[in-house]
Amino acid sequence: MKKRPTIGDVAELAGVSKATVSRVLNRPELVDPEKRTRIRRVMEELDFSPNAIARGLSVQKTNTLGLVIPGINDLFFTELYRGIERASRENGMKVLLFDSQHSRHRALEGFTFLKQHQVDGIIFTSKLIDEDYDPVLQRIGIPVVLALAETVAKTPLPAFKVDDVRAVFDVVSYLIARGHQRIGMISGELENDATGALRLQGYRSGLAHYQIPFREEYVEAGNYRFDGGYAAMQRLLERQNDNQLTAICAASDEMAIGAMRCLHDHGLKVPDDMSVVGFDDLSIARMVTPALTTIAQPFSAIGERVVQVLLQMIDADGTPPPCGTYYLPHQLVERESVTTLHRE
Amino acid sequence: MKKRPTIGDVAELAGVSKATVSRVLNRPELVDPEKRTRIRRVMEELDFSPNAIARGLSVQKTNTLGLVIPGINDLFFTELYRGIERASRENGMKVLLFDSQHSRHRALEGFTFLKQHQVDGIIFTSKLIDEDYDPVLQRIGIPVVLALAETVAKTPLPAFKVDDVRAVFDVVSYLIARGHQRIGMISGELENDATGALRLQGYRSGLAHYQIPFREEYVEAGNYRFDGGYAAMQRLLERQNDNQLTAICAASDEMAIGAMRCLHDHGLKVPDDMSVVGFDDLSIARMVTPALTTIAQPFSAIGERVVQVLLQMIDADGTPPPCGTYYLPHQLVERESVTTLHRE
DNA sequence: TTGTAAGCGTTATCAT
DNA sequence: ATGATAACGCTTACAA
Repeated sequence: MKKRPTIGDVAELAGVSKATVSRVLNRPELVDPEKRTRIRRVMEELDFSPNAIARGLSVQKTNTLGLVIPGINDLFFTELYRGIERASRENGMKVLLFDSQHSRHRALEGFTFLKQHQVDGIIFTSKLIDEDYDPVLQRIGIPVVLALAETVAKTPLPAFKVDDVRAVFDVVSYLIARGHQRIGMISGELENDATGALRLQGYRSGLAHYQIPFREEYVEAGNYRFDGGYAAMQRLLERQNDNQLTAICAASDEMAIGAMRCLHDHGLKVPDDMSVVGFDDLSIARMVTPALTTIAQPFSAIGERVVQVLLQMIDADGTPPPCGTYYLPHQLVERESVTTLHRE
Repeated sequence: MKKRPTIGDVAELAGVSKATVSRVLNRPELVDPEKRTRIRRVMEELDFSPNAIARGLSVQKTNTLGLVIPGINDLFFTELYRGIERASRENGMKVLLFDSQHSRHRALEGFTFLKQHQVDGIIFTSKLIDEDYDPVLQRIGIPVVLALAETVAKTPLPAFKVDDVRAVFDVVSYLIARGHQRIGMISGELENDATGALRLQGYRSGLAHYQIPFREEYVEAGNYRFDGGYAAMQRLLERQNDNQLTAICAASDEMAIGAMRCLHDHGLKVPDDMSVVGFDDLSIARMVTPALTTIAQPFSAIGERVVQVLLQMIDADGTPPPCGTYYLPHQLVERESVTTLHRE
């Protein structure tokens, strides 16, 4: 495997200087048309392609955004990625992915990794961003923005997400409007999960708003995955006696679907015997039967906003970053998993 | 935002040369223990982290693998990615992602992109790899291996995948063993889809093996997605008269699930009125009800093999690459979407 | 064990 | 419009 041609080889063969070759790459209009085409022909001939690494070193800019995600297998991630990827591409940016595998430690490593790779900005997604991240966040020296998360750490950061509290509040309202009173919740995990806490809070405030007492035995936690939802539903069911639940809201689509499966295995029909609503509106929400009524997160929009702002931060000299949490509108999408109850 | 410290800054502050600092980074054992810790302390203090770009330029190696995929939203991709990411990490490699968005043109761009970024090797996934790719493949000068695909182009390449023909053959056998005779197929697209063609061929050869005549009206094509499966099933159903199908095999899980939904909408029960089997064994296969019987592809294993071989090719001087198609074992996983028919 | 200096492939500054 | 030449931050002979 022979060495790859460099700008120098092209220059030599074309009988010009490296500078000129570099110019046809970056500012073609500055070079004599005739010479320009000649040089281009030589490039073709040599199958030359510029070394992005070397360029990065020279210009001190990689045109790359780093993305730290909790896990590539979380279905919602691919939805988010689309928006990010598109917006990045439209702005001439690449994106470098780092999967933290739901580990705080790995996430920290991710920052180091991305920093070493000189990314111009970082998009960070995580269930909980707390003081543990402050040291890195302070020292990183690279703009960071949060997607689908907000920070409880000291370091202020721009964050783009849905209003989780409000979203679940809306779900509860919706359910109540359809005659439900005994509404359960399958929440996120109880610890290290800011998002989960918010959604649970939305549930409580929804109930409170309609003067329905909160009952501990109506909520169970899960890990956002199918099995977690299944298990949580199982526990909920086992605890039932005369006071049957008529509806469940889950903190994720996957858990909602797990819950539906659990109900099915107990001979219960959704939505006739139990209504279920999810959270996310992943592609699978419409694939299951009954199709899942759920809260849609504007993943694409979030992705786009996030890179927009990051780009601004990157070439903002001095102007302070727009820290704070920005809520993008969620939407309840009605499908088939909720029934309206007749007053008895 | 102040400039980031370099190896030079560390050297100066520690009162040593850049070379020594570099050594503690790469060959710590070569430097005096005392000096070593002193230098490390300075690094801490300065919050120094080495510039991977510069290093890459210098050593002419980026320790990065490029991955070209058809679409990030294809669920099977995340499964494949896991294997690749893990194997890469274990071997000290990073992976750079490029989404071709199902476009041949974009895929070609991807090669250029990855080449410019000096990746050490490329993993390529695509439904069809034909002569159009030959020019780039020939000139690229970087080891390339195929995952979940094989080539019909001139350029020989190592490829790792399941034996698609055999896999669908096995499905048909399985169905026949359960008393099915009128078996339909929802295949991949008819053009630009080598994988789809193979699976269809598996269907035909399965039928042939059991002396069941192939009937054109029993097969419909789809785009591998839910909607495609739904539409294909719809067409199949509309064409039915007295000769009812009793089973369907689909070229993907998503299409199988789409088909199931279509059947449901027509008041048909799976598996009682119609058996359905998928292909892939994505996580959603077990989330739907009835859970989908399907062919499991060993995504992780494929991912691992692929990087293994790529790594070998990367530091093989002279030894020719192990071109050819390697089949990894698939497996039929039985769930709930197939019934066994009683002889009438 | 350590330092000097050349080199990696670009871009950028400054002449010309 | 073009060419020298010095960065960019790191590694690596080679010398000491």
